[in-house]
Amino acid sequence: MNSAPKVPIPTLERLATYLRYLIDLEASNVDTISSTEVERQTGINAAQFRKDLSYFGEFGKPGVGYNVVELQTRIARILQIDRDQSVIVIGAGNLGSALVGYPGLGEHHFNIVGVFDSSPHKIGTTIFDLDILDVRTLKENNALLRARIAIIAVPASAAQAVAENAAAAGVRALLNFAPIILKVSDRVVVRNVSFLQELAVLSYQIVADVRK
Amino acid sequence: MNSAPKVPIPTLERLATYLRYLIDLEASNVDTISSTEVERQTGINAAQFRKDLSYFGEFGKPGVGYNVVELQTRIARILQIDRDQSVIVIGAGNLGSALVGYPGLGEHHFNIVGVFDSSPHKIGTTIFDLDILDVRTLKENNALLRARIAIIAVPASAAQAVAENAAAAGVRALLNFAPIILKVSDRVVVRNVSFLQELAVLSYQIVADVRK
DNA sequence: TAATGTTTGTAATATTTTTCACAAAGTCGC
DNA sequence: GCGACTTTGTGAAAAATATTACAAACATTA
Repeated sequence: MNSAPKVPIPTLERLATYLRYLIDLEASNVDTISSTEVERQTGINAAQFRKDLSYFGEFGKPGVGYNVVELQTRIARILQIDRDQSVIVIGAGNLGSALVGYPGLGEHHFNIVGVFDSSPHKIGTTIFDLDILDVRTLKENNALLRARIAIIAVPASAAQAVAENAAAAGVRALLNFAPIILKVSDRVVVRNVSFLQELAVLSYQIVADVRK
Repeated sequence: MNSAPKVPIPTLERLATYLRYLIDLEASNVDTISSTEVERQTGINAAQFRKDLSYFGEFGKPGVGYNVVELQTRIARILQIDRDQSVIVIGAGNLGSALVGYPGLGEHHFNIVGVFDSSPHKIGTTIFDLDILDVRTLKENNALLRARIAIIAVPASAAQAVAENAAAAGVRALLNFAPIILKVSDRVVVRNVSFLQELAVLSYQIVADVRK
């Protein structure tokens, strides 16, 4: 019943990459780009680029290429980051705080509207102009904040409970930094970021080597 | 010319997940686990689990399952995280600092041995007991530190140069947090972590929905 | 406007990754 | 020790993803 013909996750990931790249191109006053040139500059296969876009319609002009600004606008719309999105951060430790202060988020319309923690020492204090709220009041607060995306930056031991509370508070998407597999309802989407996992893969690759 | 029969990256990523999970199991005094039970608890397909392991040999006992401690030990060895690894962090901003203080790293034998920055205000100060060193001295310092893994937590505009310096300083693996595609020699492996990309994918998925 | 060159969008093919399915190995109760 | 279970390891099949290859669209030059 969905009109979109199911887009591969890797395609979505690359779209975000294209968007960043197009923003750079615009800043360099490039107004047209071909898929071949994209490949040359990013290493992403030209046909891959074209196919990724083809899931969403036609964007280029044969013999010419793609208009940088137009493509940028359209990709932003596809990813819904042409408009402001409210995001809450749960966990105001080192990592949570760093994310609240990460300037890239706001630039891409991800507005952090609330920060939550469980520690009495932190609740009531401020980081980057945001009051740290009691995580136990997540539901009440999010009834007002209406964030649909939550970033989970709490210890692994607390993450599952936090995820459930977030879901109950109307959150539809979780970016999880806790090293644990979250079990959530089908209505909630999750993406995990694990530094340890990344380092472990690198650690293996250094030794295994023989790339490409 | 490599003895290992080329292991898929997704397999390596999951190995790190298994390892974390096995550590939890050990803490819960579970000493044997079957692939079916792994699937039940993690959602990762049982055959996937078995096949992932099969790239590295035989680990289980038919009719019984896998010994938790033994499997843990062997996965740690495969990923080279049964021994200490020196890691340097380049960029001592919010994110870099948070990573230096991230307790999980040390627990998994990733020892941060050096932190670098370019800002005169930061150089010479300390975070989490580590002196912040001048990034211009990366090569000299890493001749002593001998880190083969570097975490890049600098702005996008500085990342490419930092990556090249790191490579010249003997670094073999980069965990890149800057939103840019790094161009590096074949001898260096790179993994990228992009919060914006993750959020953008979630942002799309909330709307596109119709999961699974 | 005709000939030449470029680039797109996509069907077909190739490759990679996941899942299925089952023989072989081991356990357990009696 | 034998029959009934359980579980592994892995070929084979399926599904997902990436790449190739090319007709059609458009530009450019003369």
